[in-house]
Parts: sequence; structure tokens; C-alpha cells
Amino acid sequence: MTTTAEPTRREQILAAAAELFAARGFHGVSVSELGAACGISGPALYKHFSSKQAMLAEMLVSISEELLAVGRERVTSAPDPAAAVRALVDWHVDFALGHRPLIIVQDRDWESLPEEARAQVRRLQRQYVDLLATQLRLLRPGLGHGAAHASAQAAFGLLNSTPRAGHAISDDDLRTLLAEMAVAALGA
Amino acid sequence: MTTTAEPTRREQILAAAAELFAARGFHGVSVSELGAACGISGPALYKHFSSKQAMLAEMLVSISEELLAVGRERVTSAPDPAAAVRALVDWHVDFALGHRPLIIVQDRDWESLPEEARAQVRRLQRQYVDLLATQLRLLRPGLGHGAAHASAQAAFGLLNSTPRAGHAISDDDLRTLLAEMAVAALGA
DNA sequence: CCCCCAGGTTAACGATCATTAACCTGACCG
DNA sequence: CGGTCAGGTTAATGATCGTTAACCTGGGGG
Repeated sequence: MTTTAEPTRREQILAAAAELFAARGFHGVSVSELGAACGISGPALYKHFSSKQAMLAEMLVSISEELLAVGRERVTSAPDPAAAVRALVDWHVDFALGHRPLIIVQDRDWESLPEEARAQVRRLQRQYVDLLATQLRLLRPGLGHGAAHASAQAAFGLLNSTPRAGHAISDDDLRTLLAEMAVAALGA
Repeated sequence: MTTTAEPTRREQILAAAAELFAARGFHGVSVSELGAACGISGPALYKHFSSKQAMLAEMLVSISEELLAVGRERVTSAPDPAAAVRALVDWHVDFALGHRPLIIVQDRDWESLPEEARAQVRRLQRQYVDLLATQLRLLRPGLGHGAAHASAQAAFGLLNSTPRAGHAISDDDLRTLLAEMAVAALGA
């Protein structure tokens, strides 16, 4: 029995917020609408979060941390750089398909974060990109630092096109398609 | 003498607006700031545009039209589908590198458009993606409609990662890197 | 039994913003 | 010379938003 623990109230709110932010943007949704989406109304949210920005901060920091932490796991448990690259790609496409709203919010609304959280998220994202860039340079010596970084960023750009995809293709097909495209783009 | 025509006032404003919108988002910049960036102040902008949304609409519709129009040219003047795919990739990366702010605004703020313009932009974008998807299916028969569409969208996602790239690599190197990655991802 | 307090409610506040109103000015045309 | 008009200006307006204040309520521990 793996105690799947009913989600806490904060998590419910964050999930609703993620979908609304993804649909209309951080500035495009008011706290009243946000509360309404949770069945409560407006200012009641302040019993759970200190501000609207704090909600955004919590969701973006936590997913950035998760992406990085699991990414590191996958790399260290990979036998060689080629496997590490494939593992990172698979992990990212899995996450992106499972959390489409968060992916949208992450790269559209991160600039709306309060200063401290913004710096934190940017640092985590840079480490995450570097994780892939480092494996690319191990895989293909002679690849410059700038080129490796740009390649990694481009690959994530490809994978993050996931959420915008229409539903003219099944999730499973989309998963393998994106993973194959990313691996091909990275030359691995 | 190709009459390089000093930019009209509207164009100056649109250029300033594109950079500000790209930096802080459509809702993140006020009309006062926008005017200040043009050397005039606040409500003077209404002598040139009927609303703030109208500025966004004009810039997004015009670039969507340009992308599609030139994309069509490149396709019709390509000898075969493989060449067409490469021509489309080259055209897009050229445009993206030359208009980074517009690319950012286009895929971050298109939801802030008034209804009519939003529909128009979405239609133009869909036609643009279909342009690439069609060539992909000619190139690789057996590729499903949904898969071709998703592949095209993913490729543009890769190419649109351009503006976020740090300046650790020269524009020329970045151009060839992205083009090669996109072509590899598309299997062409 | 009573108190407390987590977690709601509605009303009010202050700021900001897009937009409009009212007014000014200088260049150009007849 | 006189008027008009494109293109500015500042002040005012109305709406909306995030946030705070003040108040209520029901259930659990001393």
C-alpha cells in the first residue's frame, strides 16, 4: 500500500492555478477566478499563500527542482554519455507530457516571478540545461561549450513544443516521435 | 538606389513595442512606458493606433503573413521535397535570428490578442506549419497526418529556442547549428 | 462546556492601467 | 495672413486587480 495520499489543499490550488495560468497567462487570470476554480472565492487563497506571485513561485521552483533532481539521477545511473542523453530526453518528454500546463507556464510566465524566485528558477534551469550540455560534450569531443549549451537548449525547445500539439496524435506516439526527433537533432 | 525608406512612425513604435513586449510581456508593459520608449508619452500612441491590443495585432499578423508568404515562395521554387524542407528551415532560422523579439512575442503573447486577430494569427500559423508538414509527407510517404503535423511543430519549437539562447555562440554558428539540428530532427 | 482557530465570507482600499477629453502648437496650403 | 490639421501635451475617468480588514462558523481538545 503505497499511501497515494490525497492531495493537500495547497496542491489542489496549485493544480488549478497551473491550468488557468497555462490557458490565459499569469497576468490574465485574477485571484477571484483562481479562487472560483477551487470552489472558494477570491481572498480565501490568502489563507494558503501569501500572494499570487507566491503561488507561481512555488509551482515553478518545485518543478524546476524536480526536473533537475531526476535528471541528475538519470545521468549518474547511465552507463555512458549516449545512454545519458537518451535518458535525459526520455525523462523530459515524459515529464512534459504528464505536466503540460506546468511546461507552458514555466517558459511563458517565469518573468512574472518575484526577484528572488526568478533568480532561483533561472539557476535551476541553467543547471538542467548544463546537465545535457555536459553529456553532449562527453559524447562528441570537439563540441564547443557555447555550441553544446545552444544544442541542449534547442532540444528542450523541441520537447517543450509538446503542450501546444493538437490532439491529432496519441500521447504514446507523440512520446516516441519527440524522443526520436530530439535524439536525432542531438546527433546521438 | 533601392529607396531603403526611413521607417514610418508606426514602424518605429512597433519596433519599440516588440522589444518591450518581448522583455516583459504584453501585460507587463504599460502604454506610458511604451510611449516613453518612443520619446513621446502615454496617450500620444493613440494618434497612431486605436488601442494597445491593435499594436500587438498589427505586429503579429504582419509577421505571420510574412512567414507564410515567403515560406510558400521557398517551397514552390524548390526542386524537390527534401530541398523544400531545407529551404523552409533556412528561412525560418534566418527570420528568427533577425527578429528575436517578434519570435518571443509571437509564441508568448498571442493569447492576448483581440478575438478576431487571434483567429487570424492562428489560421496563418496553422497554414505555415502545414506547409512544412506537407513537404514532410511528400518526403516520407507513410508518415501519418498527425505525426507530420507534430513533427513540423516540434521543429519550429526547436528553431524558436533561438531568442532565448545566451550569446555564448556567434549568430552565424548558431544559424548553421540550428538548421542542421532541425534537418536531422526531421530526418531529411 | 467553552474556547480557539483553521478556513471561509463580504466589503473596502489603494494602486495601476487603458482610454478619453480638452487643450496646445507649429508647419503647410490657399 | 489665416485656418486646418497632424501630432503632441496633461488631467480626468472608470474599471480592474491584488491585498487587507473585519467578521463569521463549526468542530476538536482541555
